[in-house]
Amino acid sequence: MRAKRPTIIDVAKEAGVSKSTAARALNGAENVTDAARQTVLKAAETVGYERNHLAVGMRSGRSGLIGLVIPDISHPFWADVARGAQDRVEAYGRSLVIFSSDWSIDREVAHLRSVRQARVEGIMLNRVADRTFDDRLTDIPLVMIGSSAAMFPDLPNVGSNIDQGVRLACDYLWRRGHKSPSLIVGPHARLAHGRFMAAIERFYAERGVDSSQFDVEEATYTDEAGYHASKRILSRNPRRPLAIFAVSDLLALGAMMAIRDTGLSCPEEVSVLGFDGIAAGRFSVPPLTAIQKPSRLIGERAVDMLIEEIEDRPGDRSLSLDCVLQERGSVADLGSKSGRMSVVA
Amino acid sequence: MRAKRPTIIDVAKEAGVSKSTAARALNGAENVTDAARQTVLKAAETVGYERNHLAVGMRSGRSGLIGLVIPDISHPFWADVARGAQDRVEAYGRSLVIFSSDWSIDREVAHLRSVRQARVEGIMLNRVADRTFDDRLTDIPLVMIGSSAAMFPDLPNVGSNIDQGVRLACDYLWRRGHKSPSLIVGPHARLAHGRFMAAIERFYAERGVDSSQFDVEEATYTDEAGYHASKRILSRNPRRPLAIFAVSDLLALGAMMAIRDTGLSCPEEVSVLGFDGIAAGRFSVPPLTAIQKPSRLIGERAVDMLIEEIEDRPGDRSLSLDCVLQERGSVADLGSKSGRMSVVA
DNA sequence: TCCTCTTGTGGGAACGTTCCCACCAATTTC
DNA sequence: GAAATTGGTGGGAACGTTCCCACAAGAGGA
Repeated sequence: MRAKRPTIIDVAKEAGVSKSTAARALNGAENVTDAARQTVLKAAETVGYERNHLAVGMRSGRSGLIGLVIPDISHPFWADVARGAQDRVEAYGRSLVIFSSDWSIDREVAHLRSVRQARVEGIMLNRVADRTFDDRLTDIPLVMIGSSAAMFPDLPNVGSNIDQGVRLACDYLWRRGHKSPSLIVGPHARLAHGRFMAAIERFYAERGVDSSQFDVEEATYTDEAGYHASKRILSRNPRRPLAIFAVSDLLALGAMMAIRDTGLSCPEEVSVLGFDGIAAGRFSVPPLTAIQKPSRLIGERAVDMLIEEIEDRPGDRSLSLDCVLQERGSVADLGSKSGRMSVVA
Repeated sequence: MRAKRPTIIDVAKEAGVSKSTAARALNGAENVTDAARQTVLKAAETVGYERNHLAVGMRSGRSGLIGLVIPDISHPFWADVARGAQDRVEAYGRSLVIFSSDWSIDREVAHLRSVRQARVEGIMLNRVADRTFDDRLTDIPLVMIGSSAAMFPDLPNVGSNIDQGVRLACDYLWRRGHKSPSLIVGPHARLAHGRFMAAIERFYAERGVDSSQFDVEEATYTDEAGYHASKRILSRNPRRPLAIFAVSDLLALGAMMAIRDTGLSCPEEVSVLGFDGIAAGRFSVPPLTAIQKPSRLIGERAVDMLIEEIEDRPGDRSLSLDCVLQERGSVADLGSKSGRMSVVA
């Protein structure tokens, strides 16, 4: 069961050539006769040779490993990012080593150490620690990913275009007659928060609306937090119809539960708009209208950019990928003749 | 940016000892004086030493890498499994290399080759290809995971206890008065299918009911497929109240959409029971009652078992982890005095 | 005919670690 | 007091590959 596995020397022996020739044949190098190449390939087949990537990595410096450090692989958004990354990494003939930091700075630091010790060729990283930055990171090709990516403009980064997404959201609400939505935002401490608020402020300022008067609730990114935040919004805000814009789909789904529990109807009395585009939004009643982040694409393009870094090729060093409106049924159109709402299913 | 990284020899030089002593100190071996150890540790710190895992793996045969080959990392169930695996792998000081085969046999085979070339210490595998089996697999420690795992009794395996889960489901339905539910099952070709059907048959046989008369629809594991399967069930089955038992939550959620579209009410007229326990089930109306598979635990225990295999320690070679009933609101209790249903929220 | 150039081949060094063995000095044992 | 044992140390080989250089044989030009 634990037999020694054949090496390139075994192949060479079997083929009756030197290990150099065997290596050349196996690597598809130029200067080998076709005859020799065939013999070697045949021999490799017979002995069941499989290239030892550890040895390759050690000698050539190319380990074939790419590191991905994210908060949580089981979170729908990050799972999608990972999937996109995995597909591209495979296309480049590399393998993906994944780490979940669970939003813990300590684990992130530990993972970063592990990933470096594994001699990965490059790292894709979503930082939990917003502020601090270890200089030692930059001696390995690195791409920052996610919404906080653009906060490191000196580092290559790829993330969703929060500004464009927020604009899309606000514009959609605006056109449907929701001119001053209540907001459920993420923890103030997180990097994305500032960007959201700035984008919102800008949108309404352009229309002469002072968004600082808006009703805002802060909540962690869970549906429970969204539920309670919405309860508070609903109770202190008797105006109907009302619109709630949540910066995460889980928050939005929590809001929908709160609306139902309060005996209100969505979207007739309270509209809800989410931001993420996770699959669960399809199953609520009504299905959740949301701004969809290009999660899988983020993973794919991050790998492309990282490979460019690894191979020292010039390329875009900063990429903001556009969000898309996923129109389902949770936002009412107040513009249409009142009574029956025009709600896209 | 791409400076040569310090080796153990640099550390030894800095500390004024031989590389052997440096290695012993860094590995926490016995026979080193405390003074020497301190000096070496200090020196490692100064030069910024990070152990090269490629070299370690090559010399010692322990690469520190564990392979995980699953159908899709972005699927909620598998993402949970991966998360559990990741946590345990980390506890053992290893790293996780993840591959998504996307339910393609070709990609699975390719991944298996990659994972072997990476010289992983062991592999956790959920097979897409149900029948064929390459003998060469067994020369590396291997643990089969998922519901098909128990189909390879000669191989170490860990998965959810389908029999117990189905029994839990059928018993719950039975006690609530649903004696002959309609079924939405997965593709016949998949391994799990046979186990589901056998478990269902056994449960009802024990109660003198011939389950072969049940209304059964086959569908791929998507909500669309569940939707259409349910439409067919509802149209050919006018009996109300009716119960639909789906072998996957996505199928069940699709069923709930079909019920709503047909103008029926859930659970009053049609009850729905799912099988998975994914997060999206919380957001449907009513929230989905489902049998929850121990997804994360499967990942964790698979790693434990794999490490036992790697270290050649005896241990359980087959593990069926119990499912749990997640009672929410999609199954009516026909036993309670008719009219108002007693539905647990 | 000799020299150069090309093409294919082979051998050795190197990558950074661990493992094995030899060594030295200090201590213990007879 | 000599021999045996112990604890700490150092040096070299080995892991499997790639890279570099040397070399042989043949082709081509002078």
